[in-house]
Amino acid sequence: MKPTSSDRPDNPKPASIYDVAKRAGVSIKTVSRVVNRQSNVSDATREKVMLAVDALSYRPNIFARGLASERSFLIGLLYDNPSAGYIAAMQVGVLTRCREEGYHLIVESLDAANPNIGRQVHSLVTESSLHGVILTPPLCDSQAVIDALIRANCPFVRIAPEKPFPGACDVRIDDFKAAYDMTAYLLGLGHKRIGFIKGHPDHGAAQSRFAGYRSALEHAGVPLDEELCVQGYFSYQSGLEAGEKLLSLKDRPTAIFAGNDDMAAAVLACSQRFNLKIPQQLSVAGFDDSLVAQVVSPRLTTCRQPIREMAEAAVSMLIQRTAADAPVERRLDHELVVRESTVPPPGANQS
Amino acid sequence: MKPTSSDRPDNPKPASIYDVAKRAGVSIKTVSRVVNRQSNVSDATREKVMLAVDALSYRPNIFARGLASERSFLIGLLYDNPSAGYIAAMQVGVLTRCREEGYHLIVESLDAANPNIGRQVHSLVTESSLHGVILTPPLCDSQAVIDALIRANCPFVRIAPEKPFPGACDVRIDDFKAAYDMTAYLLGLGHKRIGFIKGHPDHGAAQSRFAGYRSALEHAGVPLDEELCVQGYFSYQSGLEAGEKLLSLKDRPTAIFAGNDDMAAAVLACSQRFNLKIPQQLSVAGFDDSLVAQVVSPRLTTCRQPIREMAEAAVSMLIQRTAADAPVERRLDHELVVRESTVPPPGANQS
DNA sequence: GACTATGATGGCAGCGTTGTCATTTTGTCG
DNA sequence: CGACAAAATGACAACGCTGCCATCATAGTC
Repeated sequence: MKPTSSDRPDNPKPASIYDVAKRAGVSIKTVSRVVNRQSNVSDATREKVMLAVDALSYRPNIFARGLASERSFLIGLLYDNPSAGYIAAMQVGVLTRCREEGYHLIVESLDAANPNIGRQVHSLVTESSLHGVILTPPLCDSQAVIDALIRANCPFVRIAPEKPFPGACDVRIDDFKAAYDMTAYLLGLGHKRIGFIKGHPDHGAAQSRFAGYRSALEHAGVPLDEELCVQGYFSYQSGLEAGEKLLSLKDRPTAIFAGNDDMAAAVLACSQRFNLKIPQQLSVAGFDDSLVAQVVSPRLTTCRQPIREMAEAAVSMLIQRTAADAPVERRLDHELVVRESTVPPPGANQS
Repeated sequence: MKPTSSDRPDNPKPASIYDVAKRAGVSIKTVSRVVNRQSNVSDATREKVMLAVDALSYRPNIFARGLASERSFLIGLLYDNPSAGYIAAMQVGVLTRCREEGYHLIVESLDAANPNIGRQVHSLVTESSLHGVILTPPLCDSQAVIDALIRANCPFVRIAPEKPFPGACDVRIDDFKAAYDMTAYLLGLGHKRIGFIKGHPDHGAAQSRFAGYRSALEHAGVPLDEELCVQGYFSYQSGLEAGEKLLSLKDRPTAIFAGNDDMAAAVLACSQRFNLKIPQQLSVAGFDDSLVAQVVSPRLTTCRQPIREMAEAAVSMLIQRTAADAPVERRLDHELVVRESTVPPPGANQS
């Protein structure tokens, strides 16, 4: 005879499946079936069990579950100090879906530069047999992390990865379309000479954004001026240099669209040396809607990724996970955030 | 005979304690002892086992451990949308200590206003038999949460709670001393008429800060002017009203110390209507070093809580947990963050 | 040298659940 | 109403680890 919690009414120990089975007058197996929403249980029995579950506030023990089955109900969120707001938003999205699905979240902060990162990830995954993990930038582009995950046979979803990875599941925005939209917005304001600062050439997102920019110009019938497209590397420093180059042109652009907010902020700083008033004499747009976009003066027009929604999508992909190895890419809608840094060009007739 | 992973070399399943025992030529019990750093193992045996552990990259399974012992190696972090930076910093601190101690972190975001919050917390704690949980503001002041934790017999540590709770373990800064230091700093700059905007009267921290302010004045031999102490409620709106009141005085203060950053930011906004230049004509100080303190112009002199350190201390308290019910209060050192919003009063001789 | 304390090690049950398979009950049809 | 399929339910062995207790070796004591 199994001892049950009810043997000691004052026991703080939570109710076990035995308690529920006893109270409902069925076997523990049947309770298990009801709790896991499996078929082959009569409505009457289900009802009885549910009642007992509620009465005892029974929750299946996560450890026993994880040990007995392949399903751990645990999702891992791995991150390396991105901006606080980014990870916070991400986490909220992840937690939302986890709660809905009865999963729990284990978070781990890693240092992408740590040579031991592979071992760390492998340890984490094997010892808690995670159902799957979510990789945020810049971890989603760490070869060591991905290798460790594959070695441990652990499914993962990458959020907004920069580089493609064969067979990976990714969640991202459509960088091409986003850059297209931003460029179209600037064109709509009346700008014809729009400078573009490219991102790091190794990053897929940078390529897509540049392609979107070019496509928008083309559709608008504005010829592409190679002179207006300068290379950057996503860093503030590179933005400074790129801005310098663009603003030194004798036929200066009336707007500059930078591949990310850091570089756009650099253009702002740079324009001071050229005695240009922003946005009256030069419109500036960024990308990402990072913190800097809101702190800088004037605040930057930029493009925001729907971080929460992306996180939720990632969890859903992990949980549904139909064909184990099917690579998937989910593209969510971005959002153009118009702030004070962009206005029609000097001398334009505002419609 | 127990099957081991090595029966199938290509099996992605991680090494189990059986594999290690077999390889080291000892019993699983001995492996367990070594892994858990227990005594009564000879150095030679320990060495052998360690070697096997390393060779197989063995990590004890978290579920089996949790099921077999009372120790879950799981810490819970509960929060309700505080500022993103706050929770991010907190989490980094918690994770740091968890990693050092071999614990994992489960995070859960709750809605303090949800009437079901008690059940939610109880579920979480019972189903994963957490070693302990960390409560951040404003959850640390939720009676329902605390009740659920006590009912589940789960130890908890509160971070920077506003209200005292008998028998609770708390980590906080010394609000009294912090406010004292800030006031002393302002006095040191030469200010004599220092306005104070109190925090919400229900919050213990608000009381302590006010007391610190008064004590500093007293020690400096500056008489307390009741007129200069106005009530606020920690909100931006209340700061606006309080600022209005203070700046309307015929003998206007030369500095205003607000009970938190939000109210200090409100004073900044308010001072524009009075055509006061900050900091030349009015010094303003806040408290918390929240994001707003760094974003506002001029940036606020304020007082920072060492959030990471507080989080680390909380984890340590949870893990060490000697006498189960011993209430403890850890007070960590704050840090005065001097920025552009405070200077000597008009006409003062700067030393 | 017999006896005891102490350290080192192993055997085995049991933690609360799920998977597998056997068993019982119910429903259907000729 | 008997035969048979399908649905409902239960018995029992895992899962990987730790707690408890037994066992064995070694050293120390008189």
